[in-house]
Amino acid sequence: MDLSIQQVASLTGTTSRTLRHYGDIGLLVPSRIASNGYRHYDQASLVRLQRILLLRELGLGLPAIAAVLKHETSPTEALAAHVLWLRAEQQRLGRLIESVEKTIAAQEKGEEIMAENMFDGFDHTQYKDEVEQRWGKDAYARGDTWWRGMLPLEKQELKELVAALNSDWIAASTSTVAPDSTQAQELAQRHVAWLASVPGTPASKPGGDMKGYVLGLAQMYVSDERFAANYGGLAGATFVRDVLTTYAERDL
Amino acid sequence: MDLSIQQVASLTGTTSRTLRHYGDIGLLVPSRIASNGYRHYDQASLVRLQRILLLRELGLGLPAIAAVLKHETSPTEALAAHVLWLRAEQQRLGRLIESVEKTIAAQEKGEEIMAENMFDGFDHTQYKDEVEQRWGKDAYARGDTWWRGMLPLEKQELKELVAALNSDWIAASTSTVAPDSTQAQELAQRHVAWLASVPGTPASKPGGDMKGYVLGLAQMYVSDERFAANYGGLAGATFVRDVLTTYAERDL
DNA sequence: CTAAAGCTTGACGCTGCGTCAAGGTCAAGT
DNA sequence: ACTTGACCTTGACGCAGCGTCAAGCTTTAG
Repeated sequence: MDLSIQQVASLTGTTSRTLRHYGDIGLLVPSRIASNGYRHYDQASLVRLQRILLLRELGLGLPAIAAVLKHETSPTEALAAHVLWLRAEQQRLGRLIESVEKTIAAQEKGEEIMAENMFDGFDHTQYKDEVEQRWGKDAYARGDTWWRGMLPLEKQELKELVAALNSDWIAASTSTVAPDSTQAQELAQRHVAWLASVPGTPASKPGGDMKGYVLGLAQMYVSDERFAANYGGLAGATFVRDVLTTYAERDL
Repeated sequence: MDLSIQQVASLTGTTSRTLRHYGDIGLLVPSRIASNGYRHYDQASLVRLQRILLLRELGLGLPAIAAVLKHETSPTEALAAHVLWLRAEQQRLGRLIESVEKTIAAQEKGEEIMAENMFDGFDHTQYKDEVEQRWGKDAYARGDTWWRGMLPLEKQELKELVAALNSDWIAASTSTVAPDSTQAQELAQRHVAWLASVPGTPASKPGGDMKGYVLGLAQMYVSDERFAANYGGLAGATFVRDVLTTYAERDL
């Protein structure tokens, strides 16, 4: 008829702290509070608690449970909505797992296959002439010393980053993503952020014309087959150019 | 060469608040703090931030990211561990979904099929005689008036609870769960908690012999075929009895 | 009568920032 | 020179759901 907080807790497998919490938020108030402040619960409390715990085990949040108990929501309704939530979460995790595994795989073998020439394609060795011609004589020197000065681990990290970016580009260009879609524009943002992180680009210099730089670069991806090869051929490079120019015009 | 916090934020698609947070926890400290307190970042910061964001998108926690950046963990290692985590979570959600859907289904049709006779089997109508004979003359009267006094919605809720408990019992008894296993004992706990929530049971009365009550009841599940039918036949009832007696002996 | 349980309220901690609040700083326009 | 307005700063609360001390009162068993 009249149970103490501990009795209720051990009977239902929860803790007294939880019961006090439920009391605080009004989810399950004690049926009686003695003059010494002790909480006491009766059968109705236990029945209610049973329902609370049942719903909680199914993953419902306390506010949702409260709504059900207040008859503001039917149990079926609440559970159906909850299932949608759960499914969405599960799918999100699925996509995450896919991404992570792709990243791991790209890291283990892509490191040799793509990274070297991909990154090389950008700031040194074989493109020395272009770099000097387009971005000034000292651009190559700066980029090169920067690259040489990096620790091997840092190099690897950058390669991984570029590899990830690149594979995302290819994935996007071979799917039906529009150049001005949010997804594509986010890729452009990442790409530009990466460019900005490379010393020698105009991004960070006081009056640096990052917009012109990106526009020129985007065009080069298409006209230079060596770059185009990195983005899945001419079609891919064209896609990259369109996305980048859209981004540059709108956000730079 | 020297970017403001906002420039970095918009370049990488995060917010200045995030960057300040990363500074606070030491994940990404500004390369320079001017005399006016303004934070400034350089290329190295951007490179580091790129990696942080890449790993964050894959779902890694900030401490894990910090470990990778400090070279305490290799990226591959961290990602591999993370994938395990993700898989476990995904499976947990899968089990949750299953449970919730089972509950919904049981609620929609089980409500008519099982609940009525299941709950009726316990405290009134057809078992009037037994109840009076075993637990005293007034037990039946109390239980019956209590049950009749409940609102329809409350009745339904209790039925659902009992239905869930019952299906778990059957699931456990038809699998290879040992009577003294944690899983089975938790079922017993729920069962006893439910019993205690029914008025007229000795659980809450000052000197109530809950242990004896449960032991007698457990035996009845086996000897009375009407109860046994609720738990999947004699085999199920035997399992229920064993679990309950184990629980009563140990915890009551 | 004392020690051991059991009870109370109060408050921090955890994850990763979002979101005010209150107030300096700086470049541009009047 | 003065006012906007944009951008910057350091706090500090909020969220979900309790776990986990802490300090102190009450009841019970020995």
